[in-house]
Amino acid sequence: MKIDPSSKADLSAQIAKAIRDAIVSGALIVDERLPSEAELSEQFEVSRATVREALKRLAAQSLIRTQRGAFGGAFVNRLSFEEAYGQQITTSTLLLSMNAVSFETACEARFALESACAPLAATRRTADHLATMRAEIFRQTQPGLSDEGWCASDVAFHRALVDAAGNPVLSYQLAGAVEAMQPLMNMITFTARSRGKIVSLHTKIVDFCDAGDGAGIEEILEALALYTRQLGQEMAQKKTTS
Amino acid sequence: MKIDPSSKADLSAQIAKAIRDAIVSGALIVDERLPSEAELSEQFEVSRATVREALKRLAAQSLIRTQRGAFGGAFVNRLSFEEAYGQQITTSTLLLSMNAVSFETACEARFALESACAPLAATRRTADHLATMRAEIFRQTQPGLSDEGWCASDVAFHRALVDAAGNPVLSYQLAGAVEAMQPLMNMITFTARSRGKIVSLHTKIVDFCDAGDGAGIEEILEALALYTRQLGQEMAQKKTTS
DNA sequence: AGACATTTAAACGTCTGACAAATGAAAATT
DNA sequence: AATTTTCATTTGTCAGACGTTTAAATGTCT
Repeated sequence: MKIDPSSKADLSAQIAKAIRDAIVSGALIVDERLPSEAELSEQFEVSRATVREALKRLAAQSLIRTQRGAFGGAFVNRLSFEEAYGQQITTSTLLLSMNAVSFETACEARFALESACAPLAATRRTADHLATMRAEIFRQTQPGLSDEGWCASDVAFHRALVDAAGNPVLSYQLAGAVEAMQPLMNMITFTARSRGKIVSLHTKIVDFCDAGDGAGIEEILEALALYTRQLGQEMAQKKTTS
Repeated sequence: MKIDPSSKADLSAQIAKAIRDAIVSGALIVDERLPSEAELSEQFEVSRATVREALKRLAAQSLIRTQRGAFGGAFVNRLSFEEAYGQQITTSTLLLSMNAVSFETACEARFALESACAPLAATRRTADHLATMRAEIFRQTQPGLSDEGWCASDVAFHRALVDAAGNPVLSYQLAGAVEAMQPLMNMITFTARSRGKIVSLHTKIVDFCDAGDGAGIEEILEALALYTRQLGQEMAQKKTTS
């Protein structure tokens, strides 16, 4: 195995790409052991340090894991949904915070995606999902709840709704959209009145979910989206006038 | 700045985490220059090689970029939508291929998400989007088109539909779902008859899009989802009997 | 003074060689 | 047979060196 010397990129980036391609194409399968760093440095004709930098790049993407000791080495990692969630959430969060995505836009995307799982959630929700949602609603009615706690509970509620659709791919895709919204939501001050209104909408959602009425859920979600956007606008106005 | 010596993780992972946290929390802002590798190795009291491995981890996540030369160094990277697309697509693709996600499940997620942008696409589509979709439909009618070419065009068509919703966050989230499906779709053999049927559905979609009829788009998408699933089942049967 | 060429220092990219620490297999011992 | 010891392998970390790139600073000429 060799590396294209005409490429302008760093050697470690080229090697990382070569190995990544081998994994994506299926030439390297899950749990397969890569050659040792010493062997790789021979094959690619670079130093061990360079190989190590390449491997760290892959480790950062959860494509490989490493083990020390005899018969250790780098192994192709089975990318779990959990790990993928995590990566997606940090990526989405940064994307939103660094690109001045408006509250409007993020809100629109989030509720559009969430509506997509409403019909599925209505038919597939289990008692577990309903219990989780009701528990979060209960938390949201506690008077002493901090703003951060409120937002966290809101995220948990909506994640339960998404998970109720029973499709791990959907859950994965939406994890980013829902969680990445939290920093933006944290900027809103939720008054007792607004909390009450949201709790009542949440209650309707879980009731429709229980009844298996997907269209009902969508309707409430739309109202919730409208109200959330309204709160966002008030926040924007307060900011400009202060 | 120092590192927790009680942690069991690698030093390079700890340092990467420390810098990543600083970026996510906003302590380091976009385009800000990090200390040089030599300075970082002093601050963290580790060797330069270890610092470099940490920086490569961050580079793999597009959190930083590096520049050589005087006044070069590592800079906090503005995560662009383009880069985020790319990461999301490789992650989604691997997730699907390594976790034995069924064609059913992937299909369901994809069409559920796509339906979510139908109403927005109907109101916001530009002449550009319509032209792209029509161009892809034309490609799909060419008799000599290979199976790979067909699938690529299919992806391009659906991406144009998603982009027509005019919400970059939605486009980003869906890029993964749509593109990650391609390897699964590639396993289906598209006969002339099935191609014809799909082209006719695509044509209806772009017509509804042109007319601003979101509900119409959703309806056709549902039919397309149904037909795609049917093709998937035929493929599965052929595989078990052969 | 202004335009162009040269020098130079800072910083990353890579290499070499070394040692420590972990780890599982094999060998030795009880 | 069970336990302990040895041992080879492999990753993790370090120190020092050299090449390459790059932009700023300096010098030179018109």
